[in-house]
Amino acid sequence: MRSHCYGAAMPRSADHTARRAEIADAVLALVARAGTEGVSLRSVAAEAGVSMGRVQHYFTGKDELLLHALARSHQRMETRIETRATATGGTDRDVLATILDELLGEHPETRDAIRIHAAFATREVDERARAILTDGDDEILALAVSVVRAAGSPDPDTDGYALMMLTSGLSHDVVLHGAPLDRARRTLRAALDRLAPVS
Amino acid sequence: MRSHCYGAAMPRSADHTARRAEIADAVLALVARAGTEGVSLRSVAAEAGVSMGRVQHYFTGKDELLLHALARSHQRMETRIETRATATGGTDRDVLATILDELLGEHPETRDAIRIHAAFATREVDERARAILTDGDDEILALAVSVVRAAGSPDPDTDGYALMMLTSGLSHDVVLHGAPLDRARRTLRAALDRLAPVS
DNA sequence: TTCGTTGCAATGCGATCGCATCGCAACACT
DNA sequence: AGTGTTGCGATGCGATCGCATTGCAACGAA
Repeated sequence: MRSHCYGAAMPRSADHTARRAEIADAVLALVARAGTEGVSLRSVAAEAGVSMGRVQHYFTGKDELLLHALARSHQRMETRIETRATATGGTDRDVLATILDELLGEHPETRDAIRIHAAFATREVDERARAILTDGDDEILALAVSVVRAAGSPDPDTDGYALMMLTSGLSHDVVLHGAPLDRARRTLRAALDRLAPVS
Repeated sequence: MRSHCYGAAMPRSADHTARRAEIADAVLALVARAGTEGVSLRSVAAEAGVSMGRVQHYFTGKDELLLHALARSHQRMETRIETRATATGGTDRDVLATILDELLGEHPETRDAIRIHAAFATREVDERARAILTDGDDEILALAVSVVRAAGSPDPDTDGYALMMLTSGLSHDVVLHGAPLDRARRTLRAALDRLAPVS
């Protein structure tokens, strides 16, 4: 290639990715606060402190806006989990314990992510949204299964799945019903100790 | 009392409760299909096959409409659980097993109820809605705790709570993510066998 | 400088929203 | 029969929705 543009004029450019991120964050703030119903092009623009024209410029429509925001939320949560998991290190069991604990919703951003997750889950079935929502679950499930298997579980698939589902139920209770976090954490720890006792 | 109305004319009367029920059912059908976002006075009227004026006549506003529908859904679910539980009878453990199994969402109406439940849970915090959503949970929790205590659990509160939360997580996975019901049922049964083995 | 493209604010449009209002038929009373 | 109340269909209003259109300032290439 001679150049990245052939004889065309290249006018001023903004950081496309950063702008989209700012707007998406505004969407997430709104969704975390009052579900997806409170999201409109205008409310998003107001929340982000920008004009509605800008929102329209960076997203083709409301659907893409919501989908991008969901993907962003999910990705950030995965990153946060990954970071905490690798930071603490330790055995697979320790890593699993860290991940599940993170999923309980202690961190405010995780709480928001869970709320956002739940809000999207109750919407009309969208293939792409579904894919985003369940992305990464397989890896955690596989880890849980391998941990309980290593701990000598007679039915690792079932027990690993149970750990995940228990965590899911607990996080919903904490985030959506305001259940006490310490009880959830105690409950999760007890289950983990039972299904995969420290050797 | 001479009469139930003093000198006032009593015009034609409709079955107030039944009409409200019909309309509320239309709301529930809509919510189960596409979340609370698809609910409008007009869409409800269309779903119920009645005029919008009628909807307005029986409900003072959208909020009351949604709240009544939620209460109705919740109450029907409680009734269904109660019925199945008393029908099967047996020990407390059997009753608990029946209740939790019912909560997994095999019955279509239960699936809808779970979807409706989830849809409302992600909305703005409303004191009354919150109260309706969590109504009855205490009884089931108390039952679960008593069952695991009778089974000799060292920490009945935690274990009973864990059973409920596991059930909650499983039902969400089944209803909202389309997870296989039989796996969920197997998982729940395994947990129950572990925490409260058949004597 | 000129020109062409992009970034984005502003505005308008048709649809839909929740809700208020009005009007009238149906019926229970006197 | 007359009368008043209720059930409820019909219609209109202002607000808000997603989206399309327009206009222009800013800036890079020629």
